[in-house]
Amino acid sequence: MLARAVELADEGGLEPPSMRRLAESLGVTPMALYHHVADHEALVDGMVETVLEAIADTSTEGGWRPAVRRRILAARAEILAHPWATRAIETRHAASAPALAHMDWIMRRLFEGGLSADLVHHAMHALSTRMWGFTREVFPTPTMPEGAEERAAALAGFASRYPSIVRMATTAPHASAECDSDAEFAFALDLLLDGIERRHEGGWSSELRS
Amino acid sequence: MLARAVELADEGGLEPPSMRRLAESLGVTPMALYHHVADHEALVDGMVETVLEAIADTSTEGGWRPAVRRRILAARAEILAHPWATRAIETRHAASAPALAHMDWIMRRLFEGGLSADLVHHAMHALSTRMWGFTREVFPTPTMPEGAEERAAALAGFASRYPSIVRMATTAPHASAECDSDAEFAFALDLLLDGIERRHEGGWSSELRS
DNA sequence: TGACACGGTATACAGCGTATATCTATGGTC
DNA sequence: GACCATAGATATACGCTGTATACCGTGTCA
Repeated sequence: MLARAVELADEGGLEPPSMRRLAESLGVTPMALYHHVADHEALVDGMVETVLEAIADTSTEGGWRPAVRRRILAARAEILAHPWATRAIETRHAASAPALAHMDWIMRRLFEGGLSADLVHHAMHALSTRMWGFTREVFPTPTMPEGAEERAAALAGFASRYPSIVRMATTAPHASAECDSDAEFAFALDLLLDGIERRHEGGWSSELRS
Repeated sequence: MLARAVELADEGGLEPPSMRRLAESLGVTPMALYHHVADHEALVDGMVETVLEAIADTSTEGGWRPAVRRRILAARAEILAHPWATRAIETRHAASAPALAHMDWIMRRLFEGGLSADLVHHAMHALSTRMWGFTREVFPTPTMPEGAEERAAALAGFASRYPSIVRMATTAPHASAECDSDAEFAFALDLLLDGIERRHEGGWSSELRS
């Protein structure tokens, strides 16, 4: 039943199926589902667990940093395969067993790398959503009109109000094309891992701040 | 009317009011609202804009890095004052004028600091949700039972399954107390700003990767 | 044989967003 | 002053949601 729910959602839906739709797809009355799941929230909980359990195991070779990087990219691959999953994950209220297992896996690598519990703590906070392989683009950059002259006109109006946005959009490499979200994700992830490594090597402690 | 909607939501609600509830609170029929707003989505759009417009102006003194940091913390202060705002922001489909203005403000500081358009582009991606002053804690760490012996028992079971999580929770400074989310936010923010500054000084370019 | 739990059903309720049609009061124009 | 368009409120209704409650048939076990 959870499997069917995941299938249903995967078929293009950005949201988990309603109880009625799932019931119909199972050839069953809506209320029958309540014998298997407490309520709709619990259904979504189960769907998320199903996805998180499928995160591929990754090797621990090469030290904590590449190991954590690989693991997070594996989580990303799994979660992005389900278009509804990121939103569903964001709306969970508590960590489930597979979620805790994933966090524990990462933290274990950090401890094995010799990081202090203090730094592990802050590192996990810093990674927070990114450790699941996604970062919500809160506001996607507005799409430009199709035609060449409409595009120019829109840019002109835009440019006076938001000159720096336009400057970036018109001069950064590839910025006019679709953004490579995998590359952007890796960039930010490496930024964070870099910083964590640097804090670790510098003997960082939250007592000393900075 | 937008003001009333924001008020209503602020009164403890984690979600924007329904059309019916807002109408009732205004002493008016639900359908009357549709003369002022296209639909419920547009209502939430307006509420978000109202909040974003209230982000305090901050000074540009001291170079791009402290300026950006101050600005982001100002956004954080404003947005966290409205418990419903982070979720509402995450569900918007397009950037509104005040959202674009905020992004433009930050990018302007980056350009003034001499960063390449390439790096500005990636930096904005890396900051993505953080530039609004929040980071969703996707899975809050589970709450522990109240009593001392229940707490110990829970920890014991937990420890065998998730040893590294427990290790962190029991040995990191302050980890047993409530996390200081402001400090965690600043930690991650500084990690990112650090990395961006470092890339900038090192003449980073996306062609060269790294 | 009886008890009981499990899984499915039928019905109903309260809430949601909103399409449609209708009424009313206001302000501008001839 | 008469007319009319328009803005804003209304009333009603539709289809959707989650789910409380009550009921029923089937299998297992004492």
